[in-house]
Amino acid sequence: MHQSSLIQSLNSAQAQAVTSMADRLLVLAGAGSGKTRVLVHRIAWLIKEQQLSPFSILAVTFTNKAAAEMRNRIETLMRAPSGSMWVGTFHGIAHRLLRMHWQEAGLPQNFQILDSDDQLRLVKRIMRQQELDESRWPPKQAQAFINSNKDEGLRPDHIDDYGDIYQKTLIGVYRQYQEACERGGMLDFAELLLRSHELWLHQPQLLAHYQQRFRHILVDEFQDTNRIQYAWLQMLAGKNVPITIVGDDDQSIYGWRGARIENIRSFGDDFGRTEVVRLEQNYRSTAMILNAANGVIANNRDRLGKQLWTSGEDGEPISLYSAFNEVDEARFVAERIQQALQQGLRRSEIAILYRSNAQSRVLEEAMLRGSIPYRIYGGHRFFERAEIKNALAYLRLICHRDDDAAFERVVNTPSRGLGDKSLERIRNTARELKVPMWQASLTVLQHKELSTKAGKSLHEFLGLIELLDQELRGLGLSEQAERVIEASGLIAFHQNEKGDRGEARVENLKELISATREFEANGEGDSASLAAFLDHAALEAGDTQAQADEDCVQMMTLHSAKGLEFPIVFMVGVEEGLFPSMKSADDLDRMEEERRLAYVGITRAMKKLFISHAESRRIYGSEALHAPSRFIREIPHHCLQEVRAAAKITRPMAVPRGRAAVQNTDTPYRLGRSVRHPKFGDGVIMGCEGQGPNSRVRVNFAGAGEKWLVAQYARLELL
DNA sequence: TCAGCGCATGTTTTT
DNA sequence: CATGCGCTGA
Repeated sequence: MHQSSLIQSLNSAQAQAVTSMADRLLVLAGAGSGKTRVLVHRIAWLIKEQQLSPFSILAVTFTNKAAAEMRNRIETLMRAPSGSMWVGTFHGIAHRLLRMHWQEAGLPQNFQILDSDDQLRLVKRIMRQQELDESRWPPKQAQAFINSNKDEGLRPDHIDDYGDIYQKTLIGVYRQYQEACERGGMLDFAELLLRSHELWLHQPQLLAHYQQRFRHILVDEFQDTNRIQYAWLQMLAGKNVPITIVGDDDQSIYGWRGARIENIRSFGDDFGRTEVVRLEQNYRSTAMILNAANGVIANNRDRLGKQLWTSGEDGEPISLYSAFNEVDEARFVAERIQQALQQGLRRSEIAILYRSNAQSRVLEEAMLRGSIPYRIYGGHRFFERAEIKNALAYLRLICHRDDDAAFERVVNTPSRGLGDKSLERIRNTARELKVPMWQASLTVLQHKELSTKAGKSLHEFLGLIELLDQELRGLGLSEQAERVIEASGLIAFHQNEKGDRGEARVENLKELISATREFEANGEGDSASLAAFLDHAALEAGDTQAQADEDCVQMMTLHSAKGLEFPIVFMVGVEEGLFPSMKSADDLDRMEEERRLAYVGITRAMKKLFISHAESRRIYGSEALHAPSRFIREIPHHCLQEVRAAAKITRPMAVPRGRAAVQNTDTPYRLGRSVRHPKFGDGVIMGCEGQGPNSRVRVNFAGAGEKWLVAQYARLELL
């Protein structure tokens, strides 16, 4: 492939970025400007034109999905496998380094990764040990304290307590937690980064080795880096390793979890003289949508500055719908989706974006009513589900007896009569002897410290694990998983759970076996081992839904929409207090992050964007009135077109007297009539709005109080 | 040990 | 409103 053919398909800014000779290159890539394309082409260019070996290239992303996509596209472009290239997430790469250099990093060879769920459990245990009052010291907060300090690169000794008892206590928890992790050979996510940073810090010869090896570093979504990731990159890049960073300060929406938008601004100061290339030509959206996005984001300060443009068509104006309440809003969305589907769009080409997950419910109901298949993103991912974690904990314990987190999780799951008292005894022994709980259990059994019943159960449990360990030797991964799930009694345990929850859980356990099979098929030799699978499960929590995608309308938060695009987008709940969130109201930095979120949302739309807000919305059980979001006002006026309700809505403030003819004659719902609703029970019609199928009735229910219902969907029965 | 009750709680999410 | 958690009683 010649250089010309490589850059042929690129615009001039893209080509400039791809072929830059600068050692420090910052590519400011606006939404939809071909960011990944540039990254991938630059890698190809480095290999083909600069004769770099794939082996000497490091490409870092934030999510596994992005890493996988990058690898795929490199292989497609270069028509060659990319196996020798290091492409991965920060955490994935840090993990890889630590596995390779566990000795230098002072880790046990079989160290385990602690996910946030396990981490919280451990923090709770430690706080209980210290007899901290959970209402005064919420474990979640302590966990956040630990993680945010680690993200900042801080160990307990580095943190100033300001003489503050609150701070002192949290530092103490951090310290104890860290000791517990060390004892059990466990690393949490932040620790992976911190450790690998310290590894290089303390082992200069290792750092030098990697600085020699990597001839180019590329980083995606740089605006999302936190302090430790920044320091890690700075250390690896040193003075001489060329580095390309790609990012968009306008799309920085993760400040609340440690991402520092400043990093992209200070890059030039810290890494050295930097060439900046702006990608502003957008290939995704209509001019109308881009103008709206530009108009909104222009209200932020301190931007590096970009103006998206397109050579494509103007497109339709953005439709703005002022809904009466959240139910009406959902009804509007469903109705417009139906229209779009009738025009031949596929469901998966349509997305509904909202600020918070709680908003999905009403929308979901509207989709159900309209029989529109949908998929909600969010919630627990596959490897995070309780039943999956239970099964994995058995596997973890089998390959690593010291894993206290796993031990705690399954010692009484399914319940085998080991209560808190017995466990407390084991924990105490473990603490006194400074040994893992497994060993403590043996001691406790030896000393016959438990009741006969509990002692017998514990003995059986230990025996089961030992037995499985024997049995699993020589078996393949999926056979191991199958055997453990069967022998553990987890299937029966979850089957007995009430509701249809249990059924789904059993399904998931079966799915886990398929996942191990797939893992076996993809990896080869040692990489398909149980230990490797456990790492995989911890580092890559999997998808939200196990089964593959039907053609569905996509529903998700604005945050999870980042990086995606859809021909039609609905942004709902665009109201003051909701979006921007009330919690960001008094802080300008956070308000600007909300605005960036609006920018992200708008730029997801390719052809058509709908924005809606509700005048009244039920939040936490009570009705709240919200003004339209400031972000709506910030959209240039000519980009917006107000939608009036399909059936003209009039607000009958009073019932007209004397002229019965004014009242809708085509609706059976007359004032004062008694009706019955399948859910709300009996009630009386108090008001009526509009005509035809979209008319709304106000019903005062005896049991449920006053409700507004859309006649078409209300399923009201006249009494 | 487990079900049932009362109470607090309630952005955004990846690894 | 709805969920999830901890605590209580059987």
